[in-house]
Amino acid sequence: MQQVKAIDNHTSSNSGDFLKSVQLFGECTDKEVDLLLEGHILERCTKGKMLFVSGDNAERYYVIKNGWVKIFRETLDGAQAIIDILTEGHTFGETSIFEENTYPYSAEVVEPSEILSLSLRKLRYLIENNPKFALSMLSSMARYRRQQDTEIEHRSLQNAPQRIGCFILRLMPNQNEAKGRPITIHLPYDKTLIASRLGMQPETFSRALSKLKDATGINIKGSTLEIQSIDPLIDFSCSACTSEFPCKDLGCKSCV
Amino acid sequence: MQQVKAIDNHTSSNSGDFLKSVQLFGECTDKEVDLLLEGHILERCTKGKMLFVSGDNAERYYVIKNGWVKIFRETLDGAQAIIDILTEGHTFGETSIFEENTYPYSAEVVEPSEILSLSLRKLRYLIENNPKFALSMLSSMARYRRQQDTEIEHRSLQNAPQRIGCFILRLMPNQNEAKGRPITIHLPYDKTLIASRLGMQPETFSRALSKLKDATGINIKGSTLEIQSIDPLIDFSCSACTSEFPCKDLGCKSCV
DNA sequence: AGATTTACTTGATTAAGGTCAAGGCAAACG
DNA sequence: CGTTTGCCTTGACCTTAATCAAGTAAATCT
Repeated sequence: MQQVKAIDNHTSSNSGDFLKSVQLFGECTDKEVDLLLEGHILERCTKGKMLFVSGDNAERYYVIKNGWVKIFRETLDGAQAIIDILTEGHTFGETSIFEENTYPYSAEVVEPSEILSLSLRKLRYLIENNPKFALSMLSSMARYRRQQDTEIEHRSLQNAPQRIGCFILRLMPNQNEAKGRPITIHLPYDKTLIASRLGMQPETFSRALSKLKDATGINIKGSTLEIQSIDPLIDFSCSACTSEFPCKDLGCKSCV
Repeated sequence: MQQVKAIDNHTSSNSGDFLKSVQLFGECTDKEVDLLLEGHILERCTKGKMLFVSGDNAERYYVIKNGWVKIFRETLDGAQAIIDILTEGHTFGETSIFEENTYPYSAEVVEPSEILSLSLRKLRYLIENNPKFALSMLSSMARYRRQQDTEIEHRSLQNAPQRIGCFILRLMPNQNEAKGRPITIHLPYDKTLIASRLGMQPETFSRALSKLKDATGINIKGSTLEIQSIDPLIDFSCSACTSEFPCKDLGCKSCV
C-alpha cells in the first residue's frame, strides 16, 4: 500500500549534518550526534504512510527532514482531532521517553516526506548524561508549549476567516521582510487538511477563504495565493489575537 | 486593593515539606530544596490579586500551595483567552527560564490562595547541575503537553454540555473509586470562570449545565452538584473523546 | 485520451452558540 | 434590616459554522 525505502542506515554523515541543523540538536558534539544516529533509519515516505498509531509501543522518535506529517488522535467513531501538522526540522514521538513508553497520538505522512527515525534509548542516555542537552530539550519543549497555548487561543478568539488569514501569515518564514511587497504562497497540503488543522469543515474553509479574499484583496488560484501586501491580512486576522504579531511561524517555506 | 501577607520567608521547613510533595520536586534532596527555597516568599492572596502580567520581566516562578490561579492572555480590546486554571501543586512561570526572560501570559488569583514564589536563577542552576532534576522537569513538561493536546481535542470534538460533563468528571481525584456510588462535588470557582475555562459564554454555560442535568440526572444546587452515579456522565461526555477514559484530572479535591 | 476517483465549491437548511436585555437570587455592606 | 453589588439564569433574537446534497474541477489510472 505505502511505499517505503530505506535510503541509508549506515553512513551517518548526511544525516549528521542535518541533525545538527535542527534546533534541538544544534549544540550537540560530533560524538553525540554519532551516538544519536546509531541504528537510525532514513525513510522516504509517500502520502498516507502511517508511522505509528496511538498506543503503539514507543522505541523510536522521529525527525522530519522534509515533507509534512499529521499528528492526531481519533475517537471510537472515527472523528479525528488534529493535534498538529509538522514539517522540516520538527521532531515527534520523543516525549514518550517519559511516562508509559507508548505513543499518545498517531502520526501519518500527508505529503511526500523524508523522515529520520532514531532510538529513544540513546536520546534518554544523552539527556541523563549531558545537562546542556537536557536544557536544549527543555527549551524546545517550552517553545512548543507556547505554541500550543497560542493554538488554543486562536481557536477561542478567531473566527474561521481570521484563522485562515493567520495560518497564511504563519506560512511566511519572515514576515518582516514581506512587509509592503507582493508575495506568492503555495498551500503546503490539501485544503481539506488545512481545514481540520484549523478546526473547521472543508465547506466552511472554502467559504471562509473567499470571505478572506473579499476582505483582504488576496488572489486565489487553486493552491496558489498571491498577496499584494500582507498588511490587510494582519489587520484582518491579528486584531482578534493577544499581543505580539506575528504569531510564531508554522516552520515552512511555502512562499516565493 | 488586594491584601497580601508574607507568612514566612526565613523558616523553610514547612515550605520545604510542601515542595517535596510537589511532583516536580519529589526527588530533590534536602540540600537542593534548601537551595531552591533561598529567598522564597509565601504569600496569602485574595481573589483578584495579579501575580504578574504578560510581558513582565521574569525573575521568579510560582508554586501553588492551595487555592486557584488563572493563567491567561488578553487581546488589545480586552477579550481574554484562558490558557489554564491551576491549583495545589501546580507551578507556573518556570518556563520563562528559557527564551526571553519575560512571562508569556498573565496570572491572577481567582480564589483565596497561598502561593510560594521562588527564584528562577536557582531553578536554572539546579537544572544545569543535576541531570536527574532536569529529567523530572522534562517529564513534568511532557505531562503538561499531553494535557494541552487533550484540551485542544476537547475544544474541537465536544459540545458545550459535554465539555461541562468532562470538566466535572475531572474534578474527581480518583474516578475509579467513585464508580457506582453517589458523590457530591463543589464547583471550585465561579461558574462564569468555568465557562471561560471551557471556552464558552456564561449564558451558554448556564443553559448547557441544565441540558447536562436533563441528560444525566445530576442534581444542581448553586455550586453544589449531587451525582448518583458517574456512569451516565461518562456515557454522555466521553463518547465524543478519543481513547482512554478518564481524562487526566484537573488536580483538585472539590468532592466529598 | 477517456474513465474514475478524489478534492473542492456552492447552495439550502439546520443546529449550536453568541449577543442583547431583563429579571432573580444571594452574599456583602452600611 | 433593607440596600447594594455581583453572579447567575432566562428569554428573544442573531450570527456562525455544521450538515446535507449537488455539482464541478482536478488529479490519477489504465
